Amino acid sequence: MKSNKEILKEHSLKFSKQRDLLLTIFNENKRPLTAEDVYNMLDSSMDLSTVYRIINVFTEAEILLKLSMQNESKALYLLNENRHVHHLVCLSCHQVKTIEGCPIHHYEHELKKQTDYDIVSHNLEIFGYCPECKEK
Amino acid sequence: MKSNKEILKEHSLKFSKQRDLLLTIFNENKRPLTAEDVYNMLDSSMDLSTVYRIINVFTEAEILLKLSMQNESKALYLLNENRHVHHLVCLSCHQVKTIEGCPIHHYEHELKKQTDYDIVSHNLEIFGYCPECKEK
DNA sequence: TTGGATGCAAAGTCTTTGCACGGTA
DNA sequence: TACCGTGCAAAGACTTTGCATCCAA
Repeated sequence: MKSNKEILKEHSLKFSKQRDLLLTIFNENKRPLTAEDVYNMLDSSMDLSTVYRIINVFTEAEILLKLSMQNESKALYLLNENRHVHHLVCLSCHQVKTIEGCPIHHYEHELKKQTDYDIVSHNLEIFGYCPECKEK
Repeated sequence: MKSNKEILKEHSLKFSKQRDLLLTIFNENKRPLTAEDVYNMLDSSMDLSTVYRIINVFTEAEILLKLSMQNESKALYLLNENRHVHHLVCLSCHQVKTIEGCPIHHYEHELKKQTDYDIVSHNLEIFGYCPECKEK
C-alpha cells in the first residue's frame, strides 16, 4: 500500500498536511463526495476554498474522478482506481458499487464504424437502490 | 406534426408566447442547449429567468431532457424524443447524434442478478469527434 | 531561500425567487 | 375574472480568485 506521500510524489505534487488529509478521506470513503462533504469531515479545520483547490488539482492529476450525476447541483468526486470501471450508485444512500468490466467497450468499436465518429470516451453510470435501501 | 399548442395541452401546460418560442427553438435545434444559448437565440427578447423557468417546467413535464456532461458547468437540455436513446456528442462542436437501441439494456438484467440492486435507470453518453471536427 | 500551498475575504458564475404586472383560459 | 406566467431585481448556491502569509523542498 502506497503512502499518501508517495502518491503525491508520483504525480509531481508537493506534500502538505491538507493534501495528505484529503487523500486519506477519499481512501477511507469509497463513495462520491462533494467538496462540502469533505469539508465537514474535517470539522472545518481547513478552508473550503482549499478543499476545492486540492480537489481540482487531484482531478487534473487524475487522482480523483469527477462524476456527473443528474439532479445533483454539487460536483461529486471519487478516488480514481485507475481501471476502467463504472459505478452503480444507490439513489437513496449514495453508496457506490464498482463494476469491473465495461459493458460497452465492444460496442464503441461498432459505433465507430457506423458513425465515422472518433470515439474518445463515454460516461456510464447506473442508478438504483441498494439491497438495504430497496426494502424501504 | 403536432403544433406547439397541442404539445403544451397534452402536458396540461398553459400556452404562452414564450413557451411557444422555446418549443420552436428546441425543435429546430436538435442538440443540447444551455439556458443561455436559448436566451441568445431569442435576441434577449425574453428574460433569462423566464427561460430558466420554462426549461424547468418542460423538464419536469419530460418535454426536455437534462443531460449531464462533465466539464460543463452549465446544464444542457435537449428535446425528449420519448424513446430510450443515447447520445453521441461531439466534444468540439456539441453536435449530437442520436443512437437508437440501448447497448446495455440486456446488461442491466444481468447486473440486477449479480448485485441484488434494484436497477432504476442509467446514464450513458458517448463522446468523441464528429467526422467534420476530427479532421482538424 | 524560494516558489508553490493555504486562509481569508471577496467576487464570479449559474440558477432560483419575490413581487408586481400582464395575459390566458 | 381568477389564476398562472412573465419581467425585473435581488438573492442563493456552488465554486473560483487575489493577496498576504506560511511551509515544503
